[in-house]
Amino acid sequence: MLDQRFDPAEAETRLYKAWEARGCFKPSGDTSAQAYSIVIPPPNVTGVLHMGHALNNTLQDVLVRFERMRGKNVLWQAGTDHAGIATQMVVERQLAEAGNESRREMGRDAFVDRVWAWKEESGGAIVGQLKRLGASCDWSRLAFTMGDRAEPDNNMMRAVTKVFVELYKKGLIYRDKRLVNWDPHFQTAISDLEVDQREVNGHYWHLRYPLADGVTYEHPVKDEDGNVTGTETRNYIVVATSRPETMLGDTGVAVHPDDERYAGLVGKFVELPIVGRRVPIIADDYANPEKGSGAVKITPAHDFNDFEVGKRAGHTPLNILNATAHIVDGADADAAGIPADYRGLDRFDARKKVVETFEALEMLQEIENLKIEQPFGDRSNVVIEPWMTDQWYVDAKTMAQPAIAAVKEGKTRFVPENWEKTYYNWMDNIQPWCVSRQLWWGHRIPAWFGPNGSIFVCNTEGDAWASLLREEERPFTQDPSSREVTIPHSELAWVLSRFSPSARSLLEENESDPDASDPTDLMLNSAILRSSGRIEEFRKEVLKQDEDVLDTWFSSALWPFSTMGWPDKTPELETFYPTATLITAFDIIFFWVARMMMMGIEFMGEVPFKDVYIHALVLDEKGQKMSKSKGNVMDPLELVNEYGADALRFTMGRMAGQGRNIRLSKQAVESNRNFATKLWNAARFAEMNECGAPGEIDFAKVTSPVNRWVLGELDACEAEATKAIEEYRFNDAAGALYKFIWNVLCDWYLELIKPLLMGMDDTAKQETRDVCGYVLDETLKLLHPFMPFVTEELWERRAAGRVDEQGFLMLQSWPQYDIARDAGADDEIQWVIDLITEVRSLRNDLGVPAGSKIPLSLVNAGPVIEDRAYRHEDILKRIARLEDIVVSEAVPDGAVSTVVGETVVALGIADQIDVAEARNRLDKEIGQLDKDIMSTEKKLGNEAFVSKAPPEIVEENRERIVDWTGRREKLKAARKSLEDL
RNA sequence: GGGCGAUUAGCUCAGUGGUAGAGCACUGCCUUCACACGGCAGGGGUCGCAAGUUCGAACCUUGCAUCGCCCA
Repeated sequence: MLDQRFDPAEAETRLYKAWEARGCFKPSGDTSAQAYSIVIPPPNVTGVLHMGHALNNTLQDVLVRFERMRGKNVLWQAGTDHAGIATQMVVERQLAEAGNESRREMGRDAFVDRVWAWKEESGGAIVGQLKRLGASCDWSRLAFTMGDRAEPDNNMMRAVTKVFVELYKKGLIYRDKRLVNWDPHFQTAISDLEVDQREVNGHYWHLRYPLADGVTYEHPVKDEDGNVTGTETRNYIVVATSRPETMLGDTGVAVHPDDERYAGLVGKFVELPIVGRRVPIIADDYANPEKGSGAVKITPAHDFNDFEVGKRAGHTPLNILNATAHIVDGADADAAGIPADYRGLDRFDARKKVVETFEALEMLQEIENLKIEQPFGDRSNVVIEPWMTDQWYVDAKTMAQPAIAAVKEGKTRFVPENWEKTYYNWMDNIQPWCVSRQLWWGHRIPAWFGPNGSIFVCNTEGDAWASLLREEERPFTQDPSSREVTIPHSELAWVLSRFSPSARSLLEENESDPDASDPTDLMLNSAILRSSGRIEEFRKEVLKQDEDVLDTWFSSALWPFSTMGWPDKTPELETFYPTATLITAFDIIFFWVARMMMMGIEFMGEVPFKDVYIHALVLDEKGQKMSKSKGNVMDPLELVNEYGADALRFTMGRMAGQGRNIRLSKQAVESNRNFATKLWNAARFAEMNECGAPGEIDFAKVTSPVNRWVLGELDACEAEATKAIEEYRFNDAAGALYKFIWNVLCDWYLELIKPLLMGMDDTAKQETRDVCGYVLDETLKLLHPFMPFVTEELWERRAAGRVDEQGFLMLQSWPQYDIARDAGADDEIQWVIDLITEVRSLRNDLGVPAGSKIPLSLVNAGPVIEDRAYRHEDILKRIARLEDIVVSEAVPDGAVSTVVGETVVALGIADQIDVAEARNRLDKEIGQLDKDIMSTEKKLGNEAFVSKAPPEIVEENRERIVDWTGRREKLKAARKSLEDL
């Protein structure tokens, strides 16, 4: 006997383990079946499951379970990404909390060891959380963007290196010195996408820059209304800035070429306070006459716009900040003329000091308070500085072209379609992608810096050495598989003595000639160098690998093929690339979707996925983004614990309408938990009534109308759910299932069959038990993708031992029926439902006591209706609480009548009710019919409508009038019979 | 400033040209032999505003208003 309720806490873990143990999540391997694959958007290895993940993975799991049941060979590729900054941050914080030595104190190798150790131990907790949700990923193929440390030659590592090297060879990756978004906290460059532009309360400081050489000009003076009333003589020019400290690096002041106020000043100079630098006033369109004073200071080394202006004016940028956003010291400071008391100051202290100095000089004209857009690091939350550095860039503009074309040509389709626009918009305006990061946790950039500024971008260090030696025309041998290079001792001495300063000075100390080339001398040099035991150190001076690592998204961009074994030619790649669908949120279109498109097309020659389904964001119930600072974060695992994974999943599914955000509330989850209970109790009812698991049903042999009807309804539900899932209308699929299970199966079918199950007709009873059991089992299949746990549990519990014989529900075939709906049965059951509903409504409205049984007469109903009434007498009496059902020629005395279909139905309740209320009720309905009939008649009286509207619509309206008029007449008669009471 | 989207019942949302819908909440009745995490019945909307197209507009067009998101 089933308990009264499903216990998710007990069942979910048990069922999940059983599925996993039996390998249910792996591809079937059936090569004759259609392949279907999805790659998981890899969560951060540091991540914890949030609502976005819960939605994202629920939808993927629905698709994957659905397609698996449809017999496809399904791979849901699992994995996590290494999340460079985030992970490094986590481990650094741990070190600090434990009072251990810092990352820099412990050194790179030790730190990276530490991160790996952390990853092995506690990284990827999110995998366990995804399992709680029921995600049926193939965990045996769990991938990681950094590969497997125990296997240094793993394909994930090789893939990244190969892509970098090949793009470099094609000129699609290059090194460049330009302004980057610099994160002073992590001391790394970050990409545009990792910068959050936030509106904050800020200031514009209006600074007066003294004009050099005694120059003055007439500046217009305005009154309160903005009218120019005269001019004043100024020996300064005013510039407004939100970052006063950058004035230390100014190289000029720009005004608009058409700005008459300053026309005479172009070509003159200002003398910068503090640094005492003389910089020119230039004309440039960038200056906006409407904004501030119309004159703008130019700091090319610390502002993206100023950089361009400076370039046009031929200014050399002056760097005034170091990597930690302190004012520079040393040579840079000398070049910029920075006074000693500014050197080494934090940028915000420097700002304060600059402002104070201007104030003291009486050169601070005004402080304006206003909202300004300020860039913040999305991980560090510190203000980002534009900073000039050498970085590696991907030529995204070139790579974007085929990626744009692929969508235009329909090779990849966005669902909903309008996300295409976002994609195009981004792709059309794409900027060079800065892929290097000054971090330690990540894929080391496969580039080696050699002598005289040479750079070798190679798959291995051996290849880099080979390239160098080849360039220098020195002999060597290289192992074809390991790529390791063997260099003769004398040749190594030749190279080291020329390119390693340390080797050179060692030789000089030993009074040997570093520039020797005679074989005997080289042997001697070699002996000296080797005996020092510092060969490795010397070699590293000659060829030094780039210290930097790649942006995490660089490796994520390869995800759809790297996870399948690329660059090796694997069966998985052959079978499962390109993937069917990518499911993700819109905020990742730029970061990830676009980049996968580029890389997939470049290296696989084919788009990585056919469909991209963009789902909603999950917001709180007020429509606010969930965030820790707002304190409105809902934890999916808490909801799973409280209501079960099925409830959360079904809530997500029901709310996942295309193009809509999801406002999640606890209440919604609760109501879907109740839905699971409802289903559970339907099964409990079946169990009590010995409705077993017949397996198959021959529709043609089913005789009872109610059974024929419910099979037709099941068929319709299946058709709708199937189509909806195929079209990514998850909410429609879930809605159809909800409606069928609750409003058809439970509300009506199970009620209607009670008399049959308790009756004496054994044939009908057996048929009903079979159909009921069958429909329930089929329902479990249909609901399984959304609610895997409760359905799987019922599958087993409804027929003991079934799993051993037939396997898990999750591996059953998706239903597809071939049932011709029986219109006669449908009409009949609909009539029963209508009659019951009408009687209930009347009883309620007129206040007939719930318990009292009343007589019902069918007035002049005709043989068909009488027949129906007879057939369903038991159920009618039971649900409508009728004493008996009789056929009569007229409305009996003391009866209140109404109309069901075309039949007048009379209830013998006049003695129990308020007759006035009964009249009132009828008047109300007759009044409504009057109104409806009149407006429809008016419509039909309209010449234009009749001639122009489609004939079937006109006909529909005519039929409506006939129906309504007939009904109205009968209601009027009923009303009349109440007159006499 | 550019782009995208939203505006329908108290709340959350379906509904893309032909009689305005669901869930939740609310009201009343019911501890009826699957389920009170339940059953039955009911109240509640001039579909943001205005103009236009059309025989007919929640739906198409234009404008406006308000809100949200993305990008600069």
